[in-house]
Amino acid sequence: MLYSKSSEYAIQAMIYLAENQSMNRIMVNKIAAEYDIPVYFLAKIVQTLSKHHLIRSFRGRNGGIQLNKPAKDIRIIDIVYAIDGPPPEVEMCVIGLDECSDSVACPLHNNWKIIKENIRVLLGHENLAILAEEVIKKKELLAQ
Amino acid sequence: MLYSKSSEYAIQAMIYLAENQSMNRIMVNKIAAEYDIPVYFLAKIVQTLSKHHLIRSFRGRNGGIQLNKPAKDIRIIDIVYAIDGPPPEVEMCVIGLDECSDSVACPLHNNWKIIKENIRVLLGHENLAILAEEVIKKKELLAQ
DNA sequence: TTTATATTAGATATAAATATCCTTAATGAC
DNA sequence: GTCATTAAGGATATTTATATCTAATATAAA
Repeated sequence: MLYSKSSEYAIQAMIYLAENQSMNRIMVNKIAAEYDIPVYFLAKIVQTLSKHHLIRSFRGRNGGIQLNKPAKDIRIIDIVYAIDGPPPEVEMCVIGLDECSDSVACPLHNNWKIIKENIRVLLGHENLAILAEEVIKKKELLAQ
Repeated sequence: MLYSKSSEYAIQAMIYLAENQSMNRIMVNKIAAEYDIPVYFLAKIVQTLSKHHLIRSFRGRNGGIQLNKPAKDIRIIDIVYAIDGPPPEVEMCVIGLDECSDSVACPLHNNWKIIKENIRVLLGHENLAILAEEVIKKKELLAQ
């Protein structure tokens, strides 16, 4: 809904990295097993994340991946744009009409614009440090 | 983003019907040409709309389709649910975690819940009568 | 230097959404 | 009744996203 399944996998992997920053390299294998993501598929996604400099990867024995910058400097939206690509320059009309713009708006245009802005803020506001922390808290709560 | 391409086509067709209620039957062909929708594809979509009693269809000469109830009683959300199916009983976690619920929420859960509610309201609030009216106004504005 | 182990990269497979084709059935006009 | 016309329905094609497989490359440890 908000993003593709690939992006969802990417977010999961990135949160996992943020959660486990104490170990400096983590194997793609491990993450895939942890979240039940198809390994080879995650491997591809990880390559893309690496190309976008969101993570660094190391081959060979003791290899693995790690965040390429502090968790607090990585936002969900960065991950989504890296995987799904950035949003189109010219937003499509929600009901598919030609010539829909701010000045000549379709009936849903302005409402939808607000919602899109909300989504953008939501995804742009949360950073991996906060997310990881909250996920850890949540897991502790469930473990009780 | 909000709904599938099929749903978008369906919405376009339904708005067209609402705009042109004076003529009582309209050919699928005509709508497809108007909105540049693949004819055969729209034909399938129209069948689904018919099964969900949103429109009525008539075969043979002078055949075509028409709204099955007053435009003001048809909401965008009705169309989307008819085509894409209703939303899942149990909402998936946005970041794909297990055991994400209102009581044990993931970091994005509550924010996303609000946005989803906004979308639901947006799509549930607007009815075809209002939409058609506004589209007509918009077209007049563009025609000047 | 050899070996085991990770990621990388390219090719291929599967599934789902979108699109097309063709035949059948219904219906009004003649 | 015949014919033209319009939607219905079944089969197939294409595209995109998701998933899998295999070989190559890099690297640390033995």
